[in-house]
Amino acid sequence: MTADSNKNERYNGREAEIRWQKTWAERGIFATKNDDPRPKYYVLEMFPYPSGRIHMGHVRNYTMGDVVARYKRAMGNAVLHPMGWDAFGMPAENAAIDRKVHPKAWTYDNIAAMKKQLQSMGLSLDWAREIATCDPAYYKHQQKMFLDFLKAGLVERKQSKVNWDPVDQTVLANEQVIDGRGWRSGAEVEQRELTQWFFKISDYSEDLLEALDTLGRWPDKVRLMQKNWIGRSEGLLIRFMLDPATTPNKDTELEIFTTRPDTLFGAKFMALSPDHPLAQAAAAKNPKLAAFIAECKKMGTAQAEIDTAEKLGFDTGIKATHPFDPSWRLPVYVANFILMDYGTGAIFGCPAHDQRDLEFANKYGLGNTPVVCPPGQDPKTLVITNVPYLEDGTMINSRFLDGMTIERAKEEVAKRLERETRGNRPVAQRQVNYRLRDWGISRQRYWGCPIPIIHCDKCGVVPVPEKGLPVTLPEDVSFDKPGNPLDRHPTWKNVNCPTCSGPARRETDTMDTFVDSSWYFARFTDPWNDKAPTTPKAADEWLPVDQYIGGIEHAILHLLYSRFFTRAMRKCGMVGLDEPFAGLFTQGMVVHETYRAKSGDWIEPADVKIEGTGSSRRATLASTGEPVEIGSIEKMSKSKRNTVDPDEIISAYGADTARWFVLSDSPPERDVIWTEEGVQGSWRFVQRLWRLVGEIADIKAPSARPANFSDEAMKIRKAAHRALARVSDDVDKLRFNRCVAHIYELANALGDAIGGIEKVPGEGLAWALREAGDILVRLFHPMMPHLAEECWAALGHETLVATEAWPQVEPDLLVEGTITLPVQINGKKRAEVTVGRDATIAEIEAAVLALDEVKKALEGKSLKKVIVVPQRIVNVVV
RNA sequence: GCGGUCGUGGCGGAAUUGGUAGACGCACUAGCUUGAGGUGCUAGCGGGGCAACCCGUGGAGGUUCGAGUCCUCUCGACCGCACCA
Repeated sequence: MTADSNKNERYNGREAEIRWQKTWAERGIFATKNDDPRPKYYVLEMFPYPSGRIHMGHVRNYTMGDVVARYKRAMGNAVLHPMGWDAFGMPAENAAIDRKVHPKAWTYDNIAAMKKQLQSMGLSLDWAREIATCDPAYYKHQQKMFLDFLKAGLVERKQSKVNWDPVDQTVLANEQVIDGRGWRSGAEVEQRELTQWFFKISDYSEDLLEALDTLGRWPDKVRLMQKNWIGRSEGLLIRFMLDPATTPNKDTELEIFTTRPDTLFGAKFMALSPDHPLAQAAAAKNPKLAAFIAECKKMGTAQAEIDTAEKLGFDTGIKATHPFDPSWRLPVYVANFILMDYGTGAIFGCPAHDQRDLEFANKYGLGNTPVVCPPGQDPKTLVITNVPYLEDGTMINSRFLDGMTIERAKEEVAKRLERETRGNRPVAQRQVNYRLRDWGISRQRYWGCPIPIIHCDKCGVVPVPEKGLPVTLPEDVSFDKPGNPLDRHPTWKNVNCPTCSGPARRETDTMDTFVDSSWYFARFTDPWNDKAPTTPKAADEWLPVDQYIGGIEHAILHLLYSRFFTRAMRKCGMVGLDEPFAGLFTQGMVVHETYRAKSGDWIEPADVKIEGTGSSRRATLASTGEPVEIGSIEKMSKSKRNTVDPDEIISAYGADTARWFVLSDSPPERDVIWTEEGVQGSWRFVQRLWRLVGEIADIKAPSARPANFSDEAMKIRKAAHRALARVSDDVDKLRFNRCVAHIYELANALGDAIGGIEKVPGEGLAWALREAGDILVRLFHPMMPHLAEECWAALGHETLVATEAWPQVEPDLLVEGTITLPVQINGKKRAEVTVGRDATIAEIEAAVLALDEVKKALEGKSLKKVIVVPQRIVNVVV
């Protein structure tokens, strides 16, 4: 297509996009080879679950990553920008149940469909490194790692209370239980005792916490969420003596954990978890207590009830002795709010300084003694009724602690009890506790990575030997009954024991799919390797991921697991680093208005016709004219039917329009509102750029750079270089909405300049316009790559803009010869003054004082001072 | 309850990090084109006032020559955690 024909023709996005995608693929320009000597840059977007179709959230996520990838490539980096599929998981099994298709067929069909959609977006991905987690070539390494981790002591099998999802019929990790419900099914989670495989993530609690400080390019919000999730607290383990006459068994002491040893003299009771061994022992002799414990357990199953649950307790009759006073006896209760799996499952209660203890003591008439006095308050007037005092203060009613600060008192108690011994052991010791629990990975599902273990009656738990890997999923399975098809399979689980060759059974649980996504970023560094997950060399070449981009919903789950996994892989010598993601960016969602018919049914945007603007905006059903209610703006979801299909947008407007729109307007970390008007605006800009470049292409420019430029030409050159400097800076900082604004500004400036030319421009001007056109096209290339190729060709270049270097800024063009400074009088802008770039403060002051506005303001008043901020502002104070 | 983020035109948002508030886009208004129906161009677009000017970044104070930006209090919206001793 010649430049001449551009002017009156619309840019046909779809036609051009398909053509350029073909060219890129044929030339293989986005394939990345290992051992590239250039500085590396690894940009990764969270890989999708192959649900069948991409949504606008994917478009936004992958466009952002693609902008970074294309920009870094132009900056001279060897860029790794791969894509894969998080392909195991429940929906494939649900499809198998609902539609009688095999999970594997369903998954691979979806992958094929979504790959086509992603390719239509023009993403600069290295498809040669594509992986799918359900591929045995992938999960065989995962099975090997499981066995390596087992050998390294990072995996254990234990019986434990687990979260059981009664709908999905599987176990869930704590992280997958949200408000007491399964994250996927939404069903209320029950507690069950099962034998499960665990990754010992808690071995790394301290390390995972401390290393958060090193993640300077992560959002503070995510680091804080992880910090809270790990939940470190420092405290004291204290052994209380029990009165033998009152104990149900041979226990002579009770160990508790507390973070407030300073409040020991405010103690009014002890409390045990219903699951505590001492509580169990007491219950064996006391049917009423047994009934109370049973009641507690029933309540524990529905976690949502916990919010409103009353503090309930049962006095066991057991008496404990205060560690600082042998004559001081404390009653031992079983209480419903004490958790067995935190600390020791037992506490001492200080009602005056703990909300829960106070509620409990008030209910059972145990009273309270304040031991911390707020600053400035007379201890005699201090009474605690319904609100405990939790702040800092001075110790009172606490014998040898009186007068101390809380900190000092904690230290004093710790010192004294550490020194004291009973049966060769100190009465107390310092301990750090974490909220973080080990990661249970067993799932009673078919479509997941099989756990490579064999159970033998003689030899017990036996790892599958390396030559037995991968343990692949059988394909002949049925989904006509609930539960795990692997367990029901007639032959699959029957094997011979690798150790004794006797009959044995395979483990039929599969791994949590979060395991699959905990190391895929490492696999991309050497996806062809069939011996190991990756090699230390390839991992060293590419890791860490320089820029990771994805949704905030993975702030804890996926990101914490991946951090753990990287440490575990390092321990086993597979990689040489701890932190997989050096930079993390969490992008906002794509949201849209909702529409509802009179019947209450949600209506899709595509079926709605909107008329009017502002408050007179009305919506009707396009087909019938029936009025439609315009609802709130919400995350695009199938249930509210407020989705917009990327395919339809791409075929109507082209991928570049869609890409441009999701980058414009909203800052990338915030939600972006999808509107039809906004998309049309983007489409108009695509057309405008095409016309503008066509006009520039028509200008005959000299081949050599002219020696001199007119003011008009300089103005254009400055505008281009200023835009270049700003866009570069903003892409670096992922501020895509500002890049968009700067590109609009440059296009506006060039449009005005060309509109102002009456006849044939002079050499300098022509050259400046061609230069600006070349810069403009390269600036918008990362965002709208197809249009950029088309424009680049129209400007007469024979190269691909996708392989062009980023333009160089001429720093001289960023500074003006003269500067116009605002002049304030008493802080209000009253005038402007234009001075030379290098004017001294004295010169500026003199120029300001000569201004009429300043003279007028000074009439009858005296000048107090003049503040000159070079390059910024002048303030005259009178 | 605890922790966090954020409040700027009709809307999405800019503001060189304490220095001309409202860049850029959307919507809107007027005019000119185009011509039949998602086109292009020009101008306007925070509020008040004829004007000089005055007011204006949720609200109230404060620090400063100067505050959208910093501090205190307060109101509102959103997010995360939630019996973790």
